[in-house]
Amino acid sequence: MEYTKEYLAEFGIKPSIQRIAVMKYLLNHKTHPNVDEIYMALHSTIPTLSKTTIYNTLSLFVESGAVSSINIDKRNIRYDADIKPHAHFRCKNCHIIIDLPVPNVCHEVFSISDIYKDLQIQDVEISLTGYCQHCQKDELSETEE
Amino acid sequence: MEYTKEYLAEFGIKPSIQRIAVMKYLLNHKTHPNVDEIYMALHSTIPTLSKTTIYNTLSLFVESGAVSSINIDKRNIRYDADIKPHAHFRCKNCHIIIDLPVPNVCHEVFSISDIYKDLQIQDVEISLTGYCQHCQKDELSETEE
DNA sequence: TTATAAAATTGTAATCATTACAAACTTGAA
DNA sequence: TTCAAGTTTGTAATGATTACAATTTTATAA
Ligand SMILES: [Mn+2]
Ligand SMILES: [Mn+2]
Ligand SMILES: [Zn+2]
Ligand SMILES: [Zn+2]
Repeated sequence: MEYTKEYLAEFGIKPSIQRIAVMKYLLNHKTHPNVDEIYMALHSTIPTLSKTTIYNTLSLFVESGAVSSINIDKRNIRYDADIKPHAHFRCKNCHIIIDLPVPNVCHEVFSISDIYKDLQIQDVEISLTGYCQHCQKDELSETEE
Repeated sequence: MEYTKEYLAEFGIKPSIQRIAVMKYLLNHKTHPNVDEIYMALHSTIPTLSKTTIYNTLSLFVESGAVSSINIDKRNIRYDADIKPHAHFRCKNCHIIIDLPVPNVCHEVFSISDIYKDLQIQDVEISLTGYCQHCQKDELSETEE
């Protein structure tokens, strides 16, 4: 609670019951939840909580740099309190999203290479898709999304 | 026309007026168009063309591996006839999408590294966002999406 | 404390890309 | 020609996100 408050302050975000609750949830659940999951988890303890507030709050967090948004799932935007550079893998079967380390060399490419020097790069998102270790399938039977 | 037909055949896709038109458009317009742009461009020459057909056709192309879909734009899915590995940059101001080369070492990471050996990786998408050379801005005045 | 303005939250309605679905059409083999 | 499979079409449904105005909370100054 106090920690979360200070954490928000580091990004210049004024605390409120709702903001603290959302940030705390993200810090404790590194599962890349979407808006609905956050709402479901919180509205039992804060019954007046509105889904619009979740949207507003997450937009604020992302713009402030406290949280990163992940577009790997076409259905919903997902959110991640881990703002260190890393990649994501999404299983096409069970939809789990797994954090993947990426060697620094690979990230440095975008900041150091001459090729990109005309661009003001702010965010890098690396998304992999396929099947996780529990959902492996042979190349032949490709049916589901 | 004949070339496009043969191109589709390489991916096991049966040709039809509509499919040929969509594929031809993608081969000639490497601007990462969305469904609406494709529809607008084609329905003057094929007045009976339905938007649903564009959706169906593009899904078929993506599943067959003839085209890749790009999720860099939260609003719409974009499509790319260039299926060689490369990254994309999207300008937050003018929304242009630019192709970026990525050194092979960076792509090989995902296939060679031991870290990922439990995963059956099928697709890799690398998306950068920021401001293009025409839309550069100083860090202070951050307003727009 | 009280008054007042700014900031934050809330609920409802609108938007709009995508999907679902069933009917109509096309194709090609029997 | 017949028939079934494959393809296209139009309309309706879905559902995440955004817009917006009203309400509530917070901060500040009189
Ligand atoms: Mn993550
Ligand atoms: Mn491209
Ligand atoms: Zn899985
Ligand atoms: Zn630009």
